[in-house]
Amino acid sequence: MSAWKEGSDARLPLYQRLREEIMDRIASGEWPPGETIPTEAELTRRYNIAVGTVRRAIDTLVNEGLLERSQGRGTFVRRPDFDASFFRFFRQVNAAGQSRVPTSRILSASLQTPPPAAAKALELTEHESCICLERLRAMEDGSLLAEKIWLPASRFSGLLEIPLEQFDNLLYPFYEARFGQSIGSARETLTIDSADAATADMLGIAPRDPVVVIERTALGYDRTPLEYRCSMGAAATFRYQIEIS
Amino acid sequence: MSAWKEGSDARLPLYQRLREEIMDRIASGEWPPGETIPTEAELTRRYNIAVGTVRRAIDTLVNEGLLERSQGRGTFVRRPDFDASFFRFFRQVNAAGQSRVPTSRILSASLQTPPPAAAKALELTEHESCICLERLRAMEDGSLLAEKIWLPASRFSGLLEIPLEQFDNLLYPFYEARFGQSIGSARETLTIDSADAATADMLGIAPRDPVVVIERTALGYDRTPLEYRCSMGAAATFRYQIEIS
DNA sequence: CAGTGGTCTAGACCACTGT
DNA sequence: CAGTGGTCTAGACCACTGC
Repeated sequence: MSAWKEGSDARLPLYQRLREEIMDRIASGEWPPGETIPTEAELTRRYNIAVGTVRRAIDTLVNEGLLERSQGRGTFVRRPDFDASFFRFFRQVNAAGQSRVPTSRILSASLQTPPPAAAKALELTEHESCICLERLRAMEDGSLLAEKIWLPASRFSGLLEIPLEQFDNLLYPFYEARFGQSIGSARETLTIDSADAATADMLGIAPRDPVVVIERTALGYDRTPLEYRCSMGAAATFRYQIEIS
Repeated sequence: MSAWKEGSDARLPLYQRLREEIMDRIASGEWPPGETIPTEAELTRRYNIAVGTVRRAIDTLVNEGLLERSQGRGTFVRRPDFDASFFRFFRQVNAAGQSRVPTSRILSASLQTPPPAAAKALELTEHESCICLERLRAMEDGSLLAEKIWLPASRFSGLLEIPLEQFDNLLYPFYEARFGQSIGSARETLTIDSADAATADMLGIAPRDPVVVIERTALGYDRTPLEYRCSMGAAATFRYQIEIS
């Protein structure tokens, strides 16, 4: 009768087991981002548990940002938004106060042996190759962000055949549409460095000026690393805020 | 029969109204940080609502970090922990991997007319005076943090009579014990600047070296601003990490 | 109007904590 | 052991969405 998967540990509370189930379904792509998951009533029937328990499981996932409820419409698999990202804090706001997607231009795309940092982030051996993109983004206020992006070649085969002009401004929807690779979460690390000559030239600042270095590892819903990127911007235009409680 | 306060809007869901009630009690100091709030059963009786509703109200506050549950012991008013604080990301870890409280020394304490930034953060007019502390903190690795701290004089009267050596290493417990001012939350803003001569001298770096500037406004449980501080540290030893989802 | 999530109740039983 | 929070059920009614 039970629809539970194998791995489900019967000692765990029901709502946690259901939470795992839902996460597995999302990770496997069975319930893709942007779509609804089954209704509460349906889950109640399928797993033969009470509504309250189903609600509890969904509550936790909504809290974690994996799901989104909409009364009368259903419960949706959420796409992560990168509003919390450091990128937001290089002024990406125009005079009207609207946040706009920065324009970006891919400078190059090539097949490479992964450099150590990328190999580690993407969990690649030295024998597995990766794709490296170089990109320049222009913010609203004219400040620039110089990026290098590494992707595991095995999951993005065919990317090098796409002309550089056909890359979308936003890469994550592009990954999803073209390669079926959905980004579910990411980890960013921020450090301060001083610009070398090449970077300074790209960013339009003086050599040795301080730059903010953002390293990001982006993961799929199943926690597989799908992208590693390293972005640099002038430190002068940087401002970041957190709440503590 | 009802124990509801005046402001309670009867159109709101019960669990939200109870949530407000609990927040008010904490803000007023009736239920102080570190202590338990009444049991679920007691709240059930007092407000004449079902346990599930009480649990729901407490759930949201636990999620927001205001309360902390401990099975068999009770539900406690949480003190904010500053694990997310930018300060933590100057290496404050010793060889054993343990995080230690940095030593600190108060350099001066004086009564001032608040400078504009402090006046704004503390919501003071130019006619209200504030106390200014200057402090130097030493991190585990030997790097330094130069701080200026502003407090509204009205809430910290008598502070200037305390000898500088008697200030505790951690100021927030000190505020609580000596002045009954509990910090409930804080907001920090990080920017990058270059060190002027005086700051460079204090931090032991070269003038014009990049520094990380952390501005913090700390609030009471009732959201009243209680402290504004501005701290500077060498950018080279700074490293910050966030998760996005 | 049917179907969805949102609120609320009432009560059972379990698991942990302190005495 | 009594008292606390933790899990789970079963079902009522409301409010919103889309057809």
